[in-house]
Amino acid sequence: MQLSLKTMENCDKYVPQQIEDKWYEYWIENNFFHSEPDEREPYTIVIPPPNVTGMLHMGHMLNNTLQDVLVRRARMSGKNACWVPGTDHASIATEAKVVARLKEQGIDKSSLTREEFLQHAWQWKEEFGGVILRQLRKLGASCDWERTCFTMDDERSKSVIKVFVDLFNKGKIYRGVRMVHWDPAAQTALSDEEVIYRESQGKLYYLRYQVEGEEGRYVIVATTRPETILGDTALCVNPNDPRYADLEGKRVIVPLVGRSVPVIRDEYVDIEFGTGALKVTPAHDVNDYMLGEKYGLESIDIFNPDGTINDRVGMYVGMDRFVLRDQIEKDLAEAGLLEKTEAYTNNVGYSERTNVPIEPKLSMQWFLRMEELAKPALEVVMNDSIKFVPAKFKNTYRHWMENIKDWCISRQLWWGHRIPAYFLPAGGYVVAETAEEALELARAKSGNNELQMSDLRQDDDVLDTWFSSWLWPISVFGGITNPDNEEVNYYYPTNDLVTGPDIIFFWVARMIMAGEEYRNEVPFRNVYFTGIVRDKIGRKMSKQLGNSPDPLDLIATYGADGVRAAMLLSTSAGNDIMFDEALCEQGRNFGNKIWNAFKLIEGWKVDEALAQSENNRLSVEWFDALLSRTLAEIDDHFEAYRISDAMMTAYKLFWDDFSGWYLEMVKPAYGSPIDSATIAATRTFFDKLLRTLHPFIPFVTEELWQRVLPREAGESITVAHRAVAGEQKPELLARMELVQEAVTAVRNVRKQSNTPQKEALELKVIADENYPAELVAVLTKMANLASVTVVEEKDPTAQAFIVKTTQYFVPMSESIDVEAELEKLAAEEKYYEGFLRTVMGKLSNERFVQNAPEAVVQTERNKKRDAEAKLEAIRERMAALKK
RNA sequence: GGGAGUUUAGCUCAGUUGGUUUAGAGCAUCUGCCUUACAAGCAGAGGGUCGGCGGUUCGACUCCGUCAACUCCCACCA
Repeated sequence: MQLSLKTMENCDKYVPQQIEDKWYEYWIENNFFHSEPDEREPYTIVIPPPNVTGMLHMGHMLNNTLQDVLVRRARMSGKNACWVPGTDHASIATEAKVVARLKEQGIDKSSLTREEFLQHAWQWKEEFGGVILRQLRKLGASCDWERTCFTMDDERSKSVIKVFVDLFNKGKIYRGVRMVHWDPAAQTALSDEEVIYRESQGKLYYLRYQVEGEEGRYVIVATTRPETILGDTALCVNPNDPRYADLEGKRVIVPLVGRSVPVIRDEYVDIEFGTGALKVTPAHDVNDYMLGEKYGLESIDIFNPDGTINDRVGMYVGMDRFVLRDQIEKDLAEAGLLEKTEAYTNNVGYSERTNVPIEPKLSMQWFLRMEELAKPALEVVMNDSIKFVPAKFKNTYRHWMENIKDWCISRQLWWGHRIPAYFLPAGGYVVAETAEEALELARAKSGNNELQMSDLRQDDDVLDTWFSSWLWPISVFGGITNPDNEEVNYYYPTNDLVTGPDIIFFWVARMIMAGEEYRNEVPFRNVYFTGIVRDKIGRKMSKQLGNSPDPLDLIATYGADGVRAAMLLSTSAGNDIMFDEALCEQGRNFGNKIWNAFKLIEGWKVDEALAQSENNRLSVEWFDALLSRTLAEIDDHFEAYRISDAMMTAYKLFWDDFSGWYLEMVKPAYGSPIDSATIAATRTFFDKLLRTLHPFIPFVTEELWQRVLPREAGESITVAHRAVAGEQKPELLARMELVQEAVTAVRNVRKQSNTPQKEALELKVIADENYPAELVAVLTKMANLASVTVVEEKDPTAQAFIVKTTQYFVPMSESIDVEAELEKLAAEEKYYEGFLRTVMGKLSNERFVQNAPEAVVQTERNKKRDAEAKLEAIRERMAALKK
């Protein structure tokens, strides 16, 4: 077969991989995603910065697809759209990775100086940092890459330090010894939010504490952590517990350790639990710490930072805490000091980052006072100055904000923003943005002008990663270091934030606090919470389970458009999404559908001299109205952040209404040309549809948009204006629905009678007000009819159907199956009888007619009228058949 | 232990202040089609006592109560 070049081009298949990279490059070359302040209304999103060393996973895909949809739509709405990308230094996670890599190379972190370690870390960052941002380009993310930020770059670091100093000077930051969550793997303190509690199987150990001076008398104590007896400094019972009433003022001997400790009495102890006696280890349990404070008990810290035993007690030195637990069990048993053990399930806190059990530990840390910061931040969410989508997260937010605790902001790590506190040789410290300023302050404070820089020692700790993230919406525009600059004044507050509910406290709440504190203004107007991406049987996607597909593989297989469509089709705000690879296939198929529809109209020959047929004129008028109505629906969906619904509405508009109906309506017979008015209208529709779909599936829409109408060089759908709704013509739309029903009914007749699609049929109709006579040209074409005849009499020998109240007849050469037909009609009759009964039930109820709004009553009357007419038609038909 | 949420077709979900909903969509299923845009498709069809029970109402998928199952968040009694 000979194919012209043109035809070959048109016959090509939809291969997303062949077009996607090309257009992304085009967009970048033309700088379409770059934004500068101008007179247009700004639309701003800051990306939730992914970990700098992270790899793209399905959660990112969902999150960033949503952001891209919002940004692209805003851009096409004529706004100055700015999506700021960037990465987070993720101090614990990154440091852990660097330590692990060094270990592989045989280097121990402790053998390095801080500077040497940081060199390795930065090298790692240069090597792997930004991989994730490159991956985002594959997805089609329309970020303003020129604005890429890093939470530890110069500007962001300055912002963090400035804010720390400022809060310190305002008295909101303090330093103190507190019980904190200690991560023995990362060897750092954690904030409350970084601890995840999980049920775990353990044992309850019953230990025997001998009462001092009373040979043979023991108090039994139940504990889950027998190894902490090394740090026991008291035994506590409830003063109302008669069993231990005589222990007042006595002392007991800690088993194995042999230490004599006092018996104290406090109502904190639950009489019901265990034996009603509690061992008190102030250094290693939050509640024991409280008791220790209250009764002035000694606090014996028995652990090294890595969770091994130190030499404080002189026993089991260097042994790991879990190894020790087993060892102690054995030793206790041998010494006859273990009464019994029983299986016990309790909640153990794990480090979010390193996944090891955390250790409560007493240590010196920096804290930020939260109460004052929380007040305005709570207010703006409760009064909807910031809208949460879905709103149910307002509850969660309020609960946390009303019970907020001070934020432990120091971390015993090297990778991060080093706390700008400088210790003086003679004790005390100063806080300043630079070492020079610190020296000045130190001289003033100490009254010693001879003090040198080398005399000062900067705090070794760095700040919690979130202490930089909370400034993100401000700091990316330089709004901390230079609060009155043009950029921040223009872009801030940002519009939408898209993030997961898991970081509502870590990040969202704190950004709101920072916004109020440093801009006196919310950081964003709307927060769209995504769900967790799960696999199709509901398991959370994770590396360990291996149930998480590699997003880049998916993109390679289905195209970015296909994967984006899959994410969008399955998501509603706040709900977890059940991801099934089949959805990518559906997304890819959609691209294919659009591609082929384009191929169809490209193949049409145009005859300029041909007048527009009545059928085509009506079809164009109808689709124009339908497009308007659907665009309005899509607008509503976006308004309410129902992105998935917006996508599905556009999907059906293209697939069903445009391809299934409109194109079939105007499609010329094989070999025949189309008139110029209709092809022009069709191309215009296509253009509008592409613009509507572009935010969801940017690549294929750009490819075809460039081809559907003549374009100038440098034009792009990314910066085209989106299609807006025009006149809707509800009357016309309703009438066409009658045609569509009739067409479907004729097709059904064909199917049941095995009549080939090609064979034109005759149609008779008893015309009433529900017969769309003015659209008969469309009906004729779509149902492939030879003729449509208006008749007065029923045709009992024909296949018949009823649309609303209009009776249609299709005379068939073969006789119809009367029995089957009657059965079908009887079923229909039954349905409408039931329907009518409920309607009549309402209408014959006086209280309904009196109380219900007039419009509702009228609706019921209409339903009654239509149902009666329908029933009459059905019964007439049945009677005719029975003759 | 406290709080929030979910429960509608085989699956994933809509259903907006109770009234054109004896309930809709997509996917899946079944049947018939390789009809020259698309089999990554076309045409048609089937499928739900809206978790159970009770109540309010002229009227309940929608409001209230209760029970059940599941999910999440917070607290962290050794």
